[in-house]
Amino acid sequence: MAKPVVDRAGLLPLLAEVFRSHGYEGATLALISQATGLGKGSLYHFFPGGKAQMAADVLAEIDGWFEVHIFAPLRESDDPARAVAAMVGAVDSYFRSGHRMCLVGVIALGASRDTFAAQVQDYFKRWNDALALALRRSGLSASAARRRSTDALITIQGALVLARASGDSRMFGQAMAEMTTRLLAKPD
Amino acid sequence: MAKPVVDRAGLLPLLAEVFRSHGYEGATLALISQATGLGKGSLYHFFPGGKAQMAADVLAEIDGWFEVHIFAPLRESDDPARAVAAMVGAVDSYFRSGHRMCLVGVIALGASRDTFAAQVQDYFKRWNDALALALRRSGLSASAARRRSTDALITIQGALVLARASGDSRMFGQAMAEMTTRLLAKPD
DNA sequence: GACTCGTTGTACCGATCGGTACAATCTCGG
DNA sequence: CCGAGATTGTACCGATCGGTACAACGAGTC
Repeated sequence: MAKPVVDRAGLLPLLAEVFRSHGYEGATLALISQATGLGKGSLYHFFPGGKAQMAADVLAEIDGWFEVHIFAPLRESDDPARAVAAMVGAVDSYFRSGHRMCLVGVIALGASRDTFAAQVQDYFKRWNDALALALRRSGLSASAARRRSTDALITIQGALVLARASGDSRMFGQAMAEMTTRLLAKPD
Repeated sequence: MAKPVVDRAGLLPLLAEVFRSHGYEGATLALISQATGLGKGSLYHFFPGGKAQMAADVLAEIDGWFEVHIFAPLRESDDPARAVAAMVGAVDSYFRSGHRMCLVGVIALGASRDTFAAQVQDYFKRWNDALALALRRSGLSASAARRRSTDALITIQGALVLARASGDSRMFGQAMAEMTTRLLAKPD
């Protein structure tokens, strides 16, 4: 059992970056091979399902990361304000203050959206549910919590799109700050 | 000079839909040929620059539409509140209440983003400038106007992404309503 | 009816796509 | 040091990619 440079788990982040910056269609096996330093033989050894499995596994890993670092804390925290602040911090750090794209969003907009629709939908639903739960615990009504929670997810995705499109990542931080204010404002 | 079914101008909307729903990479010439009913011969007759020119021309046409129906009214209206309301109405109608994707955003996230970066950047900048100008005229400071304007564009793009990803276009209308409230709120 | 010129379909091009086959290589338990 | 099984690179597959060449077709003009 050799672990020359990377094992299967260490492969996923590399794949993720390729998909992030080229999209599912744009991420050719040649590109993936180059980014990982692995030939097709190795790639198909680790991912017998080919490109689709690579993307699915990457999405699953991302989902797992968010579950541990964002969803679960939101659900379990007994201090909603702190949980929200922690989420914003984690999000800003994960997306490198707007320089990094959201792979789930990229996939959702790409041509391959149907293939991964279930995973994408689940990701956003669990995030929305977890955040809404935290907001409810902070005293908001169910509907207000849901409204603010959805607004937050919209802001995050939109800020990533606009930051990328405008080539100006500063607006991401600004948007995160305003979003936090809105999330933690008194019930209206 | 025969105009069998469509002329060059009538072609652009058809192309736009193909790019919208498949992305730039996913929009193969076979798909385009099928959607337009035109063979490659005709396609390359109208667009000697090939796929890249098709996309660039489509982006230009979209830009033109927004210039006439959204940017110019924002700049020229003497009633900012009405102008903003008109913008929201036009946006909701253009994006079919969240069912239709924003091609500029799709391009911005795709692998071909660099090819069209200038057009994409210009589109959002002109929109942002026009909206900020309208908001300034309604009494907001320059910085507050810019902040709200950027927030609005972020909300529109984010709502489109999330509506598509969640398969729930209702949240688009909801987001537009909240965005309008925020845009027209008293200076804070 | 010949000429022109815009328009069209089709055959074809080399390159590259995702994927498969397989033999060579490596690592480790025994 | 030797087999077993994991891991690797490379050659190759048919399909499809974007793009080109070109001959045929169409409708007007004279």
